Amino acid sequence: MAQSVRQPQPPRRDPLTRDRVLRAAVALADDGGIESLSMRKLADTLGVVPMALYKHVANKEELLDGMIDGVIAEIDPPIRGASWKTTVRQRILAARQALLRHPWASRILESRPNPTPAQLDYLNSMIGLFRAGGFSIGLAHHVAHTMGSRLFGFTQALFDDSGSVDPEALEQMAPTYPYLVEMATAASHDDGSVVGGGCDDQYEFEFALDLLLDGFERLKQRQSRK
Amino acid sequence: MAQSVRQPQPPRRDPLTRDRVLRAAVALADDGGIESLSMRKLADTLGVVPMALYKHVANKEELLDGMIDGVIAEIDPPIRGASWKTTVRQRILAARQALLRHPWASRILESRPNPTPAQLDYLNSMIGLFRAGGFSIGLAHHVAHTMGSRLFGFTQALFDDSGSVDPEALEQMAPTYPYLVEMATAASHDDGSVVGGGCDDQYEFEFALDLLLDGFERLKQRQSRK
DNA sequence: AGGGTACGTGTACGGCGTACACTTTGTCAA
DNA sequence: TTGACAAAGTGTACGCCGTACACGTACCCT
Repeated sequence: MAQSVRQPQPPRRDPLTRDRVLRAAVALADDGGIESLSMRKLADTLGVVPMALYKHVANKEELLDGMIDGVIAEIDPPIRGASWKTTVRQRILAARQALLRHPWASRILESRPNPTPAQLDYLNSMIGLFRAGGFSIGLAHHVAHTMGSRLFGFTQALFDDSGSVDPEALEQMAPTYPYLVEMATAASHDDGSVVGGGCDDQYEFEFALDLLLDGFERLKQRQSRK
Repeated sequence: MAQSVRQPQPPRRDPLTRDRVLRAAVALADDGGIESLSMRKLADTLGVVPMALYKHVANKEELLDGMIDGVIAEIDPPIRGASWKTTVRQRILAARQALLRHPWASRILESRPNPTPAQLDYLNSMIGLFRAGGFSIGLAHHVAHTMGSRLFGFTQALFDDSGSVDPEALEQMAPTYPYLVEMATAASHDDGSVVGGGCDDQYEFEFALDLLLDGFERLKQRQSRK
């Protein structure tokens, strides 16, 4: 009798796996923001006691690394048979899409002390694209640095919230930040009628991307010429 | 008698001020990293009980904003009478120096949800430089975005630790990350003899900066021509 | 039958940010 | 001189966090 009872019992919910844990963590961070991701809440959503997680990830740091790797895995692989420029362009835009889907990801990414294999893979393949496109090692190196550097440091937030600029607030700011206000109003007028709207981030990103890619191309030509 | 005793008593250490708090916080973060900055430790170093801090800053968030503003205040003001390109170049390099002095700053900066007045000032004056240099509003806008965008997202860490690359480890990585290894070894050979050393970050940064500035200049010329 | 292994649990600890009520100190008017 | 008031610092306490460690429980293989 005891033998006939095989599966029934308490349905014994399917066991945790590292993958289930990572997925749940990403989902939790996606809605609610990264600061609402704690081991305890994560365990809750998985219907499990906090310490159970530690059978699948070493600690929270490793959890974060795993989440990042998941995001990187979402980046489409390079297309084949196109020019270096097209391929790099597509790759970068794909990476951007992945990071936009998980707004917490870039911040975590930048706070991680050492890169995971997935990150190394991505960078390696990116450099491979340039090498295959005819860039010298040295130039590929410069180019990689250029793509990784941000000149301002603190700018993004300003453009992020451009979706809703209160014209009244703008007027109040005008004496103190004339250029910012000028820019904000100009951007609003550009894209149609509504004062909200702000500027098109995707367009701006591609603008920057193309400016750099063109710069790279010029450098490459100079390189082969000499 | 009781009257004659004015200052002596317990020397009554000079009182906390918002400024002293911020300074101590920056110092604590500078050596020890940002993660070792807690309200409690900060209070300790000031010889005070944790809650005393809250008489001078509203909460930890505001403390961080205040620290950031301190860093921004360290950025040299724009030089006068030079071309837009020279001025912008100097300003950006000055900002970089300030951020390098406080390695925690860029991460905090990027995690802050809304910009402080000091940040707005900085950005406003930067855009002013472009406007004064003859850039149209629209172009200044594009340029600002370009300077604020980072194409890779996750690259910096790779170059940071380039100070000490173990050649043996490099050899081991070669099959998996051929391009990275190729680049690392090439960079090491470049700058003299030692395999350590890695690449010159300052040089790479200026390379990227100049590439962009040249790109901006070309855009500006095209703008005036049409 | 029994022992090993993988998985989940329970309890506990030290650290964190900070609310709230308090004492202490310095200032100034009466 | 006094006494009221504000500003500065204190003490206690709460709820959150990550996670060490010892323990149960379910399954597999001999």
